[in-house]
Amino acid sequence: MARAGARTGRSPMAERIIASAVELFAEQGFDATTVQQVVDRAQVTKGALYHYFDAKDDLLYAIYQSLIGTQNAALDEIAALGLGAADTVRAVLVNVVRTTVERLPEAKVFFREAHKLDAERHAAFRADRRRYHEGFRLIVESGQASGEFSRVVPADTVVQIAMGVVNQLPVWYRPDGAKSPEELGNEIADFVLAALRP
Amino acid sequence: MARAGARTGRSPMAERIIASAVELFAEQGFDATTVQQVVDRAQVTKGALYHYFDAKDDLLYAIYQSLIGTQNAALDEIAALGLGAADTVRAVLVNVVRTTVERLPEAKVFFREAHKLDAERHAAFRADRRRYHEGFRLIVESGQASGEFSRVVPADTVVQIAMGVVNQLPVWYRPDGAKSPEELGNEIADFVLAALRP
DNA sequence: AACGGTATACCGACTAGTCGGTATGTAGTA
DNA sequence: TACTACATACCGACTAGTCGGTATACCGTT
Repeated sequence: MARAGARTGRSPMAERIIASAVELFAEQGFDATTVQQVVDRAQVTKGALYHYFDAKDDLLYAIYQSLIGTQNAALDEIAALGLGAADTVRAVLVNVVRTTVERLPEAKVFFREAHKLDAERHAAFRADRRRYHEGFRLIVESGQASGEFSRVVPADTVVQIAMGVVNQLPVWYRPDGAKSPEELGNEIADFVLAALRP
Repeated sequence: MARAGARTGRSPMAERIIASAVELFAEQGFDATTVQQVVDRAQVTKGALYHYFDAKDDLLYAIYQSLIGTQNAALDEIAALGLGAADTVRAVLVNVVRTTVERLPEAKVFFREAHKLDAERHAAFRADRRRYHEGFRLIVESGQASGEFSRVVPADTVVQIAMGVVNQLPVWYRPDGAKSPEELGNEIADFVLAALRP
């Protein structure tokens, strides 16, 4: 298990190590990246890395935690605003697109290497993802229950579709492209809300 | 370059090797799978593998080729039917969901390990993907031009959303789940067409 | 039919190199 | 002295790919 790496408040040294790990994992993949490359880029030594982390896998888990934690917290905040279903859906989509784009390398590592976590951590990963999914589903479902949304497809499918685009963003989104994250998030929201109009 | 592996008509031995490679890459990932594991599962020897393939990478490319080739051909066939835009979109979505689910391990390997192809092959991969994307986009756009579809979002975004779900299927779809591929494909089509109704 | 020549298909022991992780040392601080 | 925070040298395990060799199929010639 990670020592300092598992805590929320990380030392600057640990942060530097994680930052270079994120870059390298995103560029080359987890397995193809050597521990030596990580420490070289961070300009530290192997001793330092193994002082803060117990294994290479810990780096992966640390990366995952920071992203999903942020997104789940944001979902809770938006849900707590008490907006109508449509405004909530839009706010959620714009937010998740923005946070994903802001942290594109983390997101890339995520959806590509999550299955390499050991059983326990992979379960934690899926639980957190499921939590997000479920939170989003409840928003859609409440809109359908109130009649604000149509029932053209089950709420579950709506979420799979919406999360599908978002999860694919690391594959095709280019920060130097024409669309800002907000524009893209709003377009996705336009589309989803158009499908859900009664 | 692959010798027999690059041709369309593959020997039974080469097929067996590819089949076990697909399974193992889907389970463990490309880097984490050893050549020895592949030959053990296929019940052949290393000599046999390196007789048919020049490198481990060739296995990845062979896997990729067979799936994308099938899907691009199917897209062309459907487009050639001359159906209306809505029926074409539905046919495409049902088809792509079905072929993806039918070959879930290949699809899983695909979206996870594509970036590990060398530059030349990765370019070929992207060109084929782009071809599919573009074919789909033209269908949507022609529907928008004729007024059959709304312009709620650009055709490009519609395709990104639709392909997003499909590409994520290997992550969450369970063949033993409640929904058949056809049901799911139709649901996705329902959603997309609902969003595009004028 | 018998034979020599040659290409293809396959075998599996071997190696050179790599990688995650560890053992040990040391400098600063309390 | 005891402890933290690193640095450095090193180890054992493992892997992609190779290479010398064998078995079998095919083919023109006599």
